[in-house]
Amino acid sequence: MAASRTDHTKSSAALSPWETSTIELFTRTVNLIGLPRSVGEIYGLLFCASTPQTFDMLSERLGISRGSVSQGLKFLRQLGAVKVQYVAGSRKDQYVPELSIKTLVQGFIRDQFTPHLESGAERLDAIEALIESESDPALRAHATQRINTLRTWQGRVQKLMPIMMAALGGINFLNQSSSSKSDDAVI
Amino acid sequence: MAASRTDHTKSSAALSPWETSTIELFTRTVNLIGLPRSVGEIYGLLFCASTPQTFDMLSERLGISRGSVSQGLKFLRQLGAVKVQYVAGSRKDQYVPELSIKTLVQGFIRDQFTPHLESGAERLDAIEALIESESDPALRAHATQRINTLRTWQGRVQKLMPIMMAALGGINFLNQSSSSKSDDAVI
DNA sequence: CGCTTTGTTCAAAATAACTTGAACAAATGC
DNA sequence: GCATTTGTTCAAGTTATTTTGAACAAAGCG
Repeated sequence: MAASRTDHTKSSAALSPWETSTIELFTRTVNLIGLPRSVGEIYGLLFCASTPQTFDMLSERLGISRGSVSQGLKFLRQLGAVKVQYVAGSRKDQYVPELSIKTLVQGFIRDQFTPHLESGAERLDAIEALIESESDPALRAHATQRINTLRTWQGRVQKLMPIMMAALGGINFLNQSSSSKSDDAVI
Repeated sequence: MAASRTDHTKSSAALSPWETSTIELFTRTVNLIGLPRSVGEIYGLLFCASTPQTFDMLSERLGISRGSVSQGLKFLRQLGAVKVQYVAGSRKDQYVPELSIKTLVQGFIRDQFTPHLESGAERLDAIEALIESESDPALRAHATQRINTLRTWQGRVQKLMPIMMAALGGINFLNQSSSSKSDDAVI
């Protein structure tokens, strides 16, 4: 027996066309920043939904395994990209998306970049120590210069972070009005 | 016959410890931004080297195939991360690294992000068209609101780019002196 | 020209990343 | 407590990406 087009057979409301397209936009975007497709699908569906969604809905409507939903939600919660709504009547958790791009980017940078920046600083120290054992003075000088370049880069990137946050936070460096029509994204 | 420690058997000068560590730092970094290991190795070796390197040197010193070197260099040239030096006496091309982080980031954004931002704008238009065919007015209003949120995000990210470039370019928003000791990175 | 050197392309092999699903834990209701 | 519902973990399977190397083009040299 073939499933009907809008498949009501399991209370797993099918995705409407705009939802499908929007979710695809999200899967492309998260792929671009090195995240798995399933994370984009989950966030995308929550982003589209007009009501909080449960674990089951995500798995069924997206057609992905419970394992993927669990891991994807764990990641997104950690990032601060989805929030859990504890609902009185229900035992199931309900999930809603974070809509502030500032919060999203901040979480991403905090979890995915900052740790690498920090370990990078340690690695630079370790490399500097290795340079000491270079016998040729000219090569040693060159190596030191290169490590200094890396330190400069590191400093620049670190200074970049607060600037990005400020810019995303809606501070208008270039004083043009921001959002046009009705949109529900908070800063 | 075992190769001697510093392997002079093929003019493929072995990597010194600091070079090995620095190259590893680069492979980790490029991996973080979704680029293949070989690209990090190639750029890393050029970054460390005190003289321009040839195609062969890259393949031999890194121990990777000529195919990988060709593809990696193609990518890095495209980005503007390595430059070719046409040398008088030699038929071989010689490669040197771009040391300005501003140029590096700019090339990366230009090639890897901007195209997606642009196609994203088109996709939003297509989604907006799909929303028209939603029959329920309440759902249609909700969907429109969400697409407006996406447009706001898109605008914010687009405004971010020039700000990042300015910040990387050494403009001191927070007026602290930038590089400490001798380093050869130009803006 | 023909030969050699230099670099590119691309299909197949190797590797890395993601997803699945079954076994497991945690918590609620009866 | 016991059964049921809800969610997590992780080894194995699947898919996607990267690397390899052999065949191919391009260009300088004699």
